This record gives sequence, structure tokens and C-alpha cells, in this order.
Amino acid sequence: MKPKLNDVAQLAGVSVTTVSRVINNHGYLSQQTKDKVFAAMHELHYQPNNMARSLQGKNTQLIGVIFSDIRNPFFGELVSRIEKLLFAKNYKVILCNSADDPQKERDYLQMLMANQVDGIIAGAHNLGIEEYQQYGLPIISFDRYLSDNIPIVSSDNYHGGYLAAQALHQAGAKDIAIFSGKNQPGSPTNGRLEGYKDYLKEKNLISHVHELPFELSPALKTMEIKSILKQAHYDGIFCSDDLNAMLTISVARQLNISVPEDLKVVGYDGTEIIRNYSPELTTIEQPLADISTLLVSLLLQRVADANCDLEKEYVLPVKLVKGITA
Amino acid sequence: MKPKLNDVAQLAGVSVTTVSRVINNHGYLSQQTKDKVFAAMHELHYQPNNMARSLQGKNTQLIGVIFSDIRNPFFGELVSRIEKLLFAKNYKVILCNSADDPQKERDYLQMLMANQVDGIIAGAHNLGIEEYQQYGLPIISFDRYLSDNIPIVSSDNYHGGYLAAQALHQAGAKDIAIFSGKNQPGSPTNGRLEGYKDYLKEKNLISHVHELPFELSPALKTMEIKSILKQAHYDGIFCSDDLNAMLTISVARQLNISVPEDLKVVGYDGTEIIRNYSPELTTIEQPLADISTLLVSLLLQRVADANCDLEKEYVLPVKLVKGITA
DNA sequence: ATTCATATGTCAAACGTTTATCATATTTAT
DNA sequence: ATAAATATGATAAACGTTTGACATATGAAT
Repeated sequence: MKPKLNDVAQLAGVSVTTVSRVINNHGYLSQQTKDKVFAAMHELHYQPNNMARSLQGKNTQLIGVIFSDIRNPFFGELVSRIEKLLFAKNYKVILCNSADDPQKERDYLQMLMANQVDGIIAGAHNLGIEEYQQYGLPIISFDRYLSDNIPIVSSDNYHGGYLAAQALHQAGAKDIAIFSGKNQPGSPTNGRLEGYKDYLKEKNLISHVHELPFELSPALKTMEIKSILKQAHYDGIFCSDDLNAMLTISVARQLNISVPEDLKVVGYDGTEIIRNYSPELTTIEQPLADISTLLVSLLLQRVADANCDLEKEYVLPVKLVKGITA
Repeated sequence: MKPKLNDVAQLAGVSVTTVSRVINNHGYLSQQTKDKVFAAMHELHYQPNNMARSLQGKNTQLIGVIFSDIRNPFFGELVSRIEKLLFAKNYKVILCNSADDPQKERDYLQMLMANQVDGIIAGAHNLGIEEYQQYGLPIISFDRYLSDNIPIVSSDNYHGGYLAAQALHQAGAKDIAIFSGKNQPGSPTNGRLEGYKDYLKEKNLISHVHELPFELSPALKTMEIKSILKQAHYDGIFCSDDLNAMLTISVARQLNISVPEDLKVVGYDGTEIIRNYSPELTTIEQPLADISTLLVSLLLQRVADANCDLEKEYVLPVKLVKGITA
């Protein structure tokens, strides 16, 4: 059997009370006793049972992290960073891939509650999840409105869209389209779309909006892109994420449209993996380090003090990363 | 306050015992009572406290999943699949990125113990972690020997290396190098290396082994690759993972070595993201769906019965995915 | 009329910890 | 010498749930 508090106490020749005091650093303790107890804990490979501790009212040190799917490199990097930051603060991450399935997201929320997580970082994008409000749990949202008292951290999507359009235009493009995600109300891609539109309006250019639903498989997206590129003759395309940009560039090559000479492309996200392994792509970089740091820091503030005053929205600046595609 | 068993009981007008019996489907219960109880649970948004349940001896339904870093698309996809499979079986994943840091891995193991996880899937690659043996916890390992009683699931690295060399050779290459990871004993890349070497030996070709340490940044790897490509004149390179292959191809382009005409390249891993977004890459595909299914299934067998008989090693077949780079 | 399966209740112990209360030493400072 | 600070222990309640023991009631089958 796993060693318990009592076993440690016996081995160390002290009372359970004392062992517990050592572990929780509570009350008066001599160095000698601490040493004895730690030695015993070590010898037995003792690990306090977190279930029992948390029943007693201690934090579980568990944080639920909900995103649609870490296979998307953007979420992969974000979750990886969040995990690293939380680990450093002695928290553990329960990973929840919602797969853009509202029911799965709901189920996960319930599970997280049942597991007494201390808080949640949510970047999954299903609207109408009133569940988020009903649990009085610390929650911070990434890039999505969830409810009035849940702070949102996001990058400056509007400015990103604006910058992207500007980059295409300044690189010489005149006929500039956007391949955006599905434009649900409250979705972050809306900001990108608006920024794009506003820039074009300023320059008296016409905007061309194509929706490329998130959930399409790459093969279907490829078909869709191919059909668009064949019938319209854009010389600039702003893709609302880097993967779509990669696809667009690859389709263009297939159609003998040379990038960037005939067609300029700008992506969005700028993850490490894209910057490292596809440095040719011009893209709008979201500040992932700052985003994750802020998400974690805000959440831990709320965990420490459920009523602490936080802003409703934190918008972090984006920047253009020049490759050669625009 | 969160509703408890007692609150549900009162609302439903039954005893706590009955509510608990309903939840655990234990003993005789009328449909009417069940309905009343479920209705009350629903009305109160009741969620049983898993901490209390697991203290009582129930499973936590928590599984620790340790890999070096989900930013690597291979681990990202693997973890994503594992998460999905476990979720379907009502398990939750505690995500552990060991970052190739033995101390972090050790700390994580302790944390997982403290959190009473029901089992662990480990794909982190730090040797000499005797900790794995000392906890009597169900563990399944991916692609790495951990200890005698821990089953290993892996793809057929040897055959993968063999296939890769063969593909390069059959595409016309004669001077075939391998860019492998660090060749620690027991590391999976060893198999790939051996397969590569054996194929070349069969064909009376000379093997050229270059180690490209995992932990190098892409920029440093790029430098390294550049220097290798400049001084040697290989016409075929087997990279022991797809990201290195991407880097190699991109360096080749910079040096005006055209792929595949002057240099053929084969990668390893064949994740969805690579196949979808870089279909030009010829690579050895690891069967991620089967790997994750097997990892989860073996683990759950061990969770159900700690002493169930499992093989020491499960080797799954790989296959060559033809792109245009070889 | 008796037995048996079904259905529910009361009560209490148990899981492993934390923590408050009280008690009792031993040291240190005044 | 006395008070205060330091150090430890014994005991027990509490966290929320499960489960076994036991009691009791209803309805159905014999």
C-alpha cells in the first residue's frame, strides 16, 4: 500500500499532527523535526494524497484548459506555454480538446467541476454556452466573449487585419481578398475582417470576402481555394490563419500562379513552428508568450481572490512578420 | 455553495443513501425514484465531488500523459488522439510536457502520484528514470524502454529506416546520408539508423551518419545542415523526422540544390499536418491512429486489472508515403 | 397465509488529510 | 523567578462520498 501520513509519522518518531504541520509549514517547528520528517517522507517516497487534501478545503492545483484541438499548431503552442507557466506555479493542466463540439465542451465543463479544478482557461469557441456563467469558478477566456464577468485576452485582431491588408497593398496588390473563417458574431476573426475592410475602404479598394469554414478538411479547403483562384484574379490574399495561407500558396503553385510575383499572401498567427519551418510566409504574429503569460497571471489572480478586479478585455499588440510571400 | 449529495436528497425527498445508490446504480431502485433523483441533480446542477469519491476508493478517471512537448506536431497529434480516446471512456488527461528535462519529468511523476491518477502514458525520453518502477501504477510507454514490466508501443523503426533508404535508392540516389537524432542507447531513432545502415550495406553503399541533436534550435540546425550540405555532396538524405526534412529541403533551396533532381529527401513521422500541408514531402508514416488506440487500450486493460498479461513490446507497421521529394 | 423479491430508510464507519483545542514541555528573555 | 515564546503531542471534528448492516414496508407469487 501507498504510505500515509501515519507511516511517515511512525518512521520519523513523531505524531501525525507534527508531520502535517511540517508539510503545511504550520505553527512552531524545530529544524531537527523538519529534517527527520522530510527524511522519513523521502525514505517512504511519501506523496500526500491530493484528494484528501482538497476534500479538506485545500486547492486541487488543477486547471482546466479548453481549446478546440491542439493539433492546430497555434493551440498547440499556446497550450504548451500555458502548461509550462502553470507547472512553474505548481499547477497541473487537465487538457480538454473540445473538437468544436458544444456537447463535448459542456461535458468537459462538468467534468472539470466534478474534479474541483481551481480555474479554467477557455479558448474553445462555441457560442451560447451559458454553462460558463453558472459555475462560480475563476475563468479566463482567450479571444472569445463568454459572459460578462469573464475577462477576455486576445490579440489585436482588428489591427492585425488592417496590417495584413496594408502589407498586401504596399507590396503592390490592388485586388485583395480575404479568406476568413466562419463569421459568427463575437468570433475573433470578425475583428480581422473588419480591420481588412476598413483598410481597403480607406484606400478606396473593394473588399472580397470568402468564408472558409474551419471544420472543412484540408482536401475540401484545397478544392474550394482552387475554385476561387481559378475564377477570380486576385493579386493579394489575406488568410485568417497560417494553415490556410500555406494551403493557398500551395494551390497557387499548382495553378502556376507564382507567389509573390502574381499573388501575394499574408497569413495570421505566426507560431514558432511556422516562423521556423516556413519562414517564407509573411504573416501577422500573435504574441503567444504574452498571451499565455497574461492568461495564466489573470487566472491565478482570480484563483487567489475570486473577487479581484480585472478588466473585461485585454488586447495585446500584433506585429507583421515579413517573409517573402508579401 | 456547491450542492452536495444531501441537497439533492432533500430536494428529491429521499435519503442520501438512495441518491448515492442512484448515482452508483447500486441495489434495488424504482424507476420513479431514479427519475426524481436525476431531476433534482439536474435542477441543482449537481456534480459529485470526485475528490470525495476517490477517497472512498473509486477511480479518479485521471490519466497522466507525459511527452516532451506538444509543440512538436507529432506529439501534438498523438496527445490529441489519446485525449479523444480517453475522453470517450470517461477519462481525463493531465498534460505533462517534460521538455526533455529529467527533473521536470520526475516532478511530474510525483505530482501524478499525488493526484492519484489511474495510470500513465509516457513518451518522454529521459533515461535512467528508475522512478517509473517504484510506483505500482499502470504505465504504458511509447517508443522507449522504461523498465521490464512496462509494455512498449512503437512503430517499426527499423523497417522505417530500411524503407526510407530504399526509397531514396530506388529514386536514384547513390550517396545517401542520414540526419539522425542523438543516438542514445535505447532511443527509437537507433532502430531507424540500423534499418538505414542495413539497407545500404545490402546494396554495398556507404552510410554517412550525421547527428542533429534534438535540442538544437531550428536556426542552429539550419547552420549545421548548411555546413554539411556544402562540404559533402549527397544526392539522398534520410531525416529522422519530418521537421528536419523540411529544414533540409529549405536549406537545399537556399543553396540552389534542387529537390528532388539533385537531392532526394525522405522524412519520418507523417503526421496529418505534414501530409495535409506539406504533401510534397516523401516520408515514413507512423500509424498514429493505431498507436494511440493501442496505448489507450493497453493502459485501460492494466487499469482494470493490474496484473493482466501484456506483451513486452508492440511494434506497429509503418508505410512509405510518396510525395515528390524522393 | 407465507415467502420472497423489491424498494427505501437510518445509522455509522471509512477514505487520508487538515486544523483547532488543549495540554505539556523546554528555552529564552526580562 | 517569571513570563513569554517555542516545540510537540493527543484527540477529535470536518471535508463529501460510499457502503455495509440492519430495519421496514409494499406488492407479487406460492
